[in-house]
Amino acid sequence: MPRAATSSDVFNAVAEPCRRALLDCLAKGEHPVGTLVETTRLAQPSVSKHLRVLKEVGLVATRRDGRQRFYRLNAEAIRPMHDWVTTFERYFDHQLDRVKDRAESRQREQGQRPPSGRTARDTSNPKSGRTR
Amino acid sequence: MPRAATSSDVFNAVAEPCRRALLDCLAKGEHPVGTLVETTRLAQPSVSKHLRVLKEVGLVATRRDGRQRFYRLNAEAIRPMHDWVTTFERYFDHQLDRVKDRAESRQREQGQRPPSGRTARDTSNPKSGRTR
DNA sequence: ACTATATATTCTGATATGGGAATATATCAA
DNA sequence: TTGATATATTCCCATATCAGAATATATAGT
Repeated sequence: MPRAATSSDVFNAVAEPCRRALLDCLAKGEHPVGTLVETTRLAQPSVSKHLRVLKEVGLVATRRDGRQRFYRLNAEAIRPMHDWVTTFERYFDHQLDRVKDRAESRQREQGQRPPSGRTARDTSNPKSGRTR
Repeated sequence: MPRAATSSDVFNAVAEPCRRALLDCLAKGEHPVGTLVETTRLAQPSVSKHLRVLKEVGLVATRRDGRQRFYRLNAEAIRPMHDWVTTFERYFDHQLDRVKDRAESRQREQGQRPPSGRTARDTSNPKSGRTR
């Protein structure tokens, strides 16, 4: 028995790069298929097929308008994967601080970057580099 | 061209439930293959093969001791996936607070769970891994 | 050297996958 | 209706994937 069907498991659905690309596009907002075809530069049938998979696992939802079909992200469906992945955060280097920072800065709703005075702090110590 | 080889892409390597199970085991510490076979109840060759994939994508590392081979998690390799997934956090319901909480509580380094006051919230994922 | 243990590799077969091409469906416009 | 546009579906094929069985390799103990 091969791995869980790509069309029933979020991990699998997302394992395909094209589908991640599609989700990335949709993260920016709702889009009709045509737009997605353009931005991803994939063949239209390909896009439709990938979107179908994404829809089957609940990662996207659709709305119809005339002959266009708008797709939008349903982020909730990513949560199982998110939960699993974050389980490992504790093993990342210095990840704790960064996770917190990320959350906070986002909560600050796009804060203004502090003046030039920016000494060390933690903007990646020149040494570590590791920030990626 | 099918999706990126399972043995070269973290997303793919992790798309397989058995491999997630193995990673879950290894998150608890280093283990020889035998132990993993027991806990996962998978056939030994299967385990070896899955471990190989995990090793190829850098998710695990090994150490040899006598005839045993110990595997350990290399969480850093999950980071690409982690980064991608967390990109979507902003679209989760009320996720912002929870992300921050998670980070903070962890920073408290396994603190004592706060008093009963703790409503709902972290009930998050009794199910997390184990999609298997 | 011989045997047992721990793990890895190879082979096979059933099944899934994704791309491309062709075609189908739905909707709008004239 | 007819035609054009937007999207979905079907078919075929090359390839990848996984499980299972058999076998290989390495190491330890005697």
